[in-house]
Amino acid sequence: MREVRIRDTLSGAVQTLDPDHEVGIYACGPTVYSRIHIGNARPFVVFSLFARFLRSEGYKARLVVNVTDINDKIYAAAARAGEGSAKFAEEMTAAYVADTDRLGIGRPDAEPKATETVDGIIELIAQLIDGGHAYESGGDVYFRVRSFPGYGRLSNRRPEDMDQGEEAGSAGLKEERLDFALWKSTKEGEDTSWESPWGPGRPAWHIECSVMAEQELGASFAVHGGGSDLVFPHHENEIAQSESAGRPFAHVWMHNGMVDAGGEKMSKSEGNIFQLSEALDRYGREAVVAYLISGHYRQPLAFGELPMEEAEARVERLRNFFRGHPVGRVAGGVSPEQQPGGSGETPPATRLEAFKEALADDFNTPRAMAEMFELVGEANRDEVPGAAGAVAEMLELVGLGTVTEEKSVVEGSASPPANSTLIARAEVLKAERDDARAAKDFARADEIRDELAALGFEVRDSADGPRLVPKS
RNA sequence: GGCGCCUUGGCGGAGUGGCUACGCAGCGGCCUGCAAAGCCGUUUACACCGGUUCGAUUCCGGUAGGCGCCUCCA
Repeated sequence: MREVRIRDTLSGAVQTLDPDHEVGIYACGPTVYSRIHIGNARPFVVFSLFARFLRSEGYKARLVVNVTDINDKIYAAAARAGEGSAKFAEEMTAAYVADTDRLGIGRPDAEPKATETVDGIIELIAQLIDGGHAYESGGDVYFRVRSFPGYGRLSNRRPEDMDQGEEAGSAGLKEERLDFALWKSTKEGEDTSWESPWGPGRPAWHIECSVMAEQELGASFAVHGGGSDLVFPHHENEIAQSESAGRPFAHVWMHNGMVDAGGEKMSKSEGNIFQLSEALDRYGREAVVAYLISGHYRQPLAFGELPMEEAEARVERLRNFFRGHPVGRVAGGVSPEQQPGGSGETPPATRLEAFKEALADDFNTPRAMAEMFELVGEANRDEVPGAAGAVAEMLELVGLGTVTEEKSVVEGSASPPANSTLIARAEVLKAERDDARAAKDFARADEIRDELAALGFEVRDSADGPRLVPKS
């Protein structure tokens, strides 16, 4: 178990995770009013892989990614779609789960929903009112920002400089402009509503996360994550709500940078989005994951055709490496003779160590990947015992374990029978080509190569003889 | 206007007070029947101006440009 350090937004310093306690991670998930885009996928991938890394180091990690399924925009989008908002939110939640499932990096340990947390939300709001931190006004409830002295610490702002904006219908109801809603009374056209001590209504934004985090991880947990655009007001408000109620909140705040398109942040409201499902269709899951870990999580990441093609090319280089250096696989992992290291200072052990150390150092995935490619290069030059096993272990850690496997020729790889039929046909052609080459009939051999290409195969004549490889 | 971040070779993207990041692309070469894969090589890379230092891309100050948040947003 190595020391894992994370840059903390709140203190600005690098914080070391406590190895003696469970590392609870709460990462803000999507508000389900539309399909998620590549940018939304970044925190999902980053925090999933971070939790995976912690477990591999022997930490007890628990990852919670919520789904916010009560929101003004959901009402609006449902109305546009001509659907009830509850049904609409359910459909979008299912789409979100399906889209992120396709990333192939597993699910979070818990995925609480706002709609299933309303009781706890009402309880917290009541407690805040009792403590003088919140007040009811016209059926709404607002948080009294002036009552919380620590307000502004996370985003490093003074309350005077801030503005929560005028939420719809809140005109004249707030004591101060920077107060924010905890509970909103049911408005015209809203088709979901919950009973509360303040009348029928529904939770406002922010409060659900305070409650879900505590319900899943306890009153004090290790890491709170999310996109950097949530620092203010969302996370600032979460802190205010929880801590005002005497409930200690997160120790470390970990924020990922934005994915930008054409130099601008990718955002649903900007309309410059590229859906995750579309990216997966077009480039494949491995390229999408490889792309998302290609930059440090805190930095902005440029999205576009070129970065995605480069990610594809990196994956292909790795796949070629495994074509020449098969990993002996046994159930559940890498076979013993392929185990890296063991005897200390071997190149694979050193690279694997550097790879993990990079991840332990503020989850520096690009530095880690550089170590991986160093090892790949070394092993491509000369035989390096254990290299394939070490690279396989690295890939597994970043959710790219499948790169060690040959890919399917058939589109989508969802059809194993079609795939094997195709392979059988290709093998016949390959044998014909071998004969032609033996007879020095290169014209015929090249002709067959074209036929194989049409089937989706590339022929590579190596020292070990010709070999069929699915075209990239 | 306030707060914060960024500016690295053709592109993406790490990092460091003095040592090749890495990947992609192009070009040249090796290998190959031809290819592919792989390997080798590839012309002052660190926005600009000062300062600190034996030495700065790397620390400090300033200039220019870009981005994010300050309203919903991963």
